[in-house]
Amino acid sequence: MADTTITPRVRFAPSPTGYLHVGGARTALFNWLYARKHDGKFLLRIEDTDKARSTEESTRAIFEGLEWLGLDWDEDVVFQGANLQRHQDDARRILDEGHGYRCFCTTEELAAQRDAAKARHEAFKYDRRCARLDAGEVARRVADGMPYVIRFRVPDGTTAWDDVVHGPIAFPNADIEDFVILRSDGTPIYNLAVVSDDIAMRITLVMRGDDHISNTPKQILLYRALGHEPPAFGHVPMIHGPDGKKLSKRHGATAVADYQHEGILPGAMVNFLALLGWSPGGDREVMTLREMVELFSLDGLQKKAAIFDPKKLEWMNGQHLSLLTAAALEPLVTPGLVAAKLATTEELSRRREWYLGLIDLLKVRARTVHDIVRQAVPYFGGDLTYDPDAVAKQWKDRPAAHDALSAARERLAALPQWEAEAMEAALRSLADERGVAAGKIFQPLRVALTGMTVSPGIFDVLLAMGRDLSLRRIDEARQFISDAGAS
RNA sequence: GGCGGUAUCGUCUAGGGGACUAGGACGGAGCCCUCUCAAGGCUCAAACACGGGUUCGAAUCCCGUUACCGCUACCA
Repeated sequence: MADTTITPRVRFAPSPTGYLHVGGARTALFNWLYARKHDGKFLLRIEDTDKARSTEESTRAIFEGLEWLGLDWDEDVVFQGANLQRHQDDARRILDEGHGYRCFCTTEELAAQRDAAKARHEAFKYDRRCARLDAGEVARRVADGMPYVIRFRVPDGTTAWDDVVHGPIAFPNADIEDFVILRSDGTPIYNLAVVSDDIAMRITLVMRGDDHISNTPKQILLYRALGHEPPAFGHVPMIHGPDGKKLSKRHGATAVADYQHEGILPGAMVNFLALLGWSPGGDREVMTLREMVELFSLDGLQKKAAIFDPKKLEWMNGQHLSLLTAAALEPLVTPGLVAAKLATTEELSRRREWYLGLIDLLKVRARTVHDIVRQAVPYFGGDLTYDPDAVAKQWKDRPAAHDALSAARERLAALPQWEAEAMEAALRSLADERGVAAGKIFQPLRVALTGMTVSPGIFDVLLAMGRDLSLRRIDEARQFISDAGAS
């Protein structure tokens, strides 16, 4: 069956030399969105030609990062290193067809020339001396076993393309040096490997970071030399740190896994990243991956680098947190609870209804999954640590606090039903009788129950905690206050 | 240095010649709600880098300047 429409094929091609960086993740995301939006293919290629720096662990981290973000890829993963033969064949073809030549200059000679040019404040460009060697001399040197690289012979003219994000970009070929395509050890240089693989993978649009703009004319030249029409190119802006420089380790967390461990939701991460360099237009901000696919368009891509703002990420996470149901959050919260030894998975599933209710109660004031775990501590039976500031503020007058707690406990314990309306009536009338604001009762009680000055509404806390634990917490608090007074 | 790219509130952005008194969001300040904190609602402060054109009219188009970023390897 003949298919007359061209299926868009894009790829994400990281080198496995670290972890999945947020910048890489965003590039992957844009490619993925484009592929999903246009019923195309999103391919993954691991650029492991630099064997010294590539690791398997890093490859795994890339897979895991993409999976966590929800970015699935089509077809088998391509490992660039597996295509060595084709890369060499392509280099050979370029050489044979006169688009390249052997260069016998050593790294040291080149470095010396570069330094000299720099000392003269001149731009260094390879002077093509080996391109001028006659055939006999080349043959002699090859026969002598002299090592050589293959350089691409850059033709005269101008190399230009219509970038899908920047519009027309042109480079005078005179500014492009005869770059190396094959090392003296026979392995390919990045630009050759990329072009060879992109041709083989039938990539229709190369969407990558801005930092590749100056590689693009070289790659276009290579496509032509290899007898292929170049694909479309789109260069998305970089992500910068707060200092306006390329985001790097010194800016703090840059691996997507770091954010995963900080309790950031994948949906929030992906949403936040998408908005760094892309906008659906208008005021739309909080979106699911699905919605982004719907809304995605190359037109919405920004040209300007964006600064990574962790504050907004947190806010975004809070938005996604409140979007998710307790049931959806459960698998994310449970490991944290278990790790904190607050409960076992079994216990949680036994009290699932209560547990889900607790998540609903806490998620609204949480910005990360970890916040939920932290806030959940008092609701399980373990020991409570009282926040020193809370103690200082709400139990400052120890006798008064002790007394308020005792009175509150008495009223609460006397309740026939452990039910919000009755608790509120009981505690408010206690405050009335004492001629104090309700807060004078609620606040010390909040510290007794949760150890903190902030929590959900006090009756929600009492309810979630249950009668036994609530009363126990009050007793523990009274004991703590007495002990503090005695010492 | 050379080449390339970019320029709207502190940050992410909307805007595509008249709808701009430049909109939204984060962050900030304040108010409301209220038992605390969030959430939510409301209000405020906050930007078209600069200079020239083009045009009746420019944040929007053109040129220059400046600033910033990237590349400038037998790294990717």
